[in-house]
Amino acid sequence: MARPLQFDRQQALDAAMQVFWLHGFCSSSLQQLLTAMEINRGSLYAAFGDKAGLFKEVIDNYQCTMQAVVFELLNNEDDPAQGIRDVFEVTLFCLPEDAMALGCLLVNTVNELSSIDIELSNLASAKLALVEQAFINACARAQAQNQMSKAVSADDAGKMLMNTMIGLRVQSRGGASEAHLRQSITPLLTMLMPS
Amino acid sequence: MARPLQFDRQQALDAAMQVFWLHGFCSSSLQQLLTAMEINRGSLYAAFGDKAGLFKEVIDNYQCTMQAVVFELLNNEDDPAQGIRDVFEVTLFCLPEDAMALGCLLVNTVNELSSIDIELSNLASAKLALVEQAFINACARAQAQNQMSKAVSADDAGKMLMNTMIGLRVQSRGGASEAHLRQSITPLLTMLMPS
DNA sequence: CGAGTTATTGACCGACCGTTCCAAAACATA
DNA sequence: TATGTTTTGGAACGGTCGGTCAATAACTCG
Repeated sequence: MARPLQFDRQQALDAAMQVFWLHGFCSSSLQQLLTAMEINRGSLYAAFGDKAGLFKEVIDNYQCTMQAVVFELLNNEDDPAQGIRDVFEVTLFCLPEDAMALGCLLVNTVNELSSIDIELSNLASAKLALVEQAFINACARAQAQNQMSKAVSADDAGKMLMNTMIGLRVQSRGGASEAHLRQSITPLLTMLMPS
Repeated sequence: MARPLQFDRQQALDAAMQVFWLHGFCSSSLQQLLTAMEINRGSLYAAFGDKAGLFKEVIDNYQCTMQAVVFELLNNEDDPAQGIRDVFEVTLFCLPEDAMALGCLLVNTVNELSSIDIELSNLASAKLALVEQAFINACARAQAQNQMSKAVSADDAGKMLMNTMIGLRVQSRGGASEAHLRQSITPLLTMLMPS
């Protein structure tokens, strides 16, 4: 018994994500967001509270769309080592694509906001921690199936892979070529999991 | 035959560096910079042109002070493998220190400005490339002295170490503990250079 | 001491920031 | 069709942004 929303919430979130992903939180102005989302000020504040509120939903949305792919690959039960390789391979393969050269939204957020907005920064950190845990679990399974050297604990190996992935995404945002990035990671994967 | 500068340029640059390091370029306001540098607007614009000009000098200053340590360690001729280990060790050791938990100013800059100010971003990228080359050179020397596995080319090994270092600095800015970071890198170093 | 030159100081500028607010519009229900 | 409720659209808010400018102060040199 009231006027219904005139815009698609998911579509608006996707548009906002693109803007935040490109410019970061602070450097994305409301004007840019409103233009991209094709709504106006009143609607945004009614629907999302404020700029930070919108950003939180964007982060959640990022997890549901982008990160979900990573989790699925890393949870490969039959061939955990291949799952790990796939995550890196997909990242490199998708590099020429539109948004992939923008780095990881979560990594970018931690970097930008760790000294500015602890709440938002921690929100992103928490999501990243889930990825690290997924890496560790995948390593444990790979070791159990004798696919991965046991010279290193699964915990260490997982953290090492996570650290490598972070470096990868940062360098991709910096404009590094696929070939360059491949050099940065292939040796590690082959040392850890001789195929 | 004119009024001399009333402030120490180097001291002012150091102060500005702290501000930029903490908040990033965009989120460092002129007011914050002026307060930290203990000068006023006119003096800043007379001495550095504008905010971007100041930032460029800060980047140069960063290279001369912070990066110089890295270069010196990596150029260890007698024991190149130890030089590589030292770079990581020093980074971890200095973590509790004031500024080290802020990540690497150059990495932060590339991340923040790659989609906002290409000139400043490229400036930082260029300086980072020098570090990567220093890593590669150190790897070549380590291999020549049979300190490092030759299963991986010096080029690949150097890029891998650089990627790992970038991840390390990003995670340190995100608040990761020294123990956590040590887990992320020690395995790689021991695999590459069994001591 | 006086003239010339440069640094300092702080008021001031227009533009843009995120946010608020309210009248008008669009729907569901009665 | 009339009423109640929520969204929409956009004007307006105070604050802050980076940058400019002219008057003043501090110095050197003749």
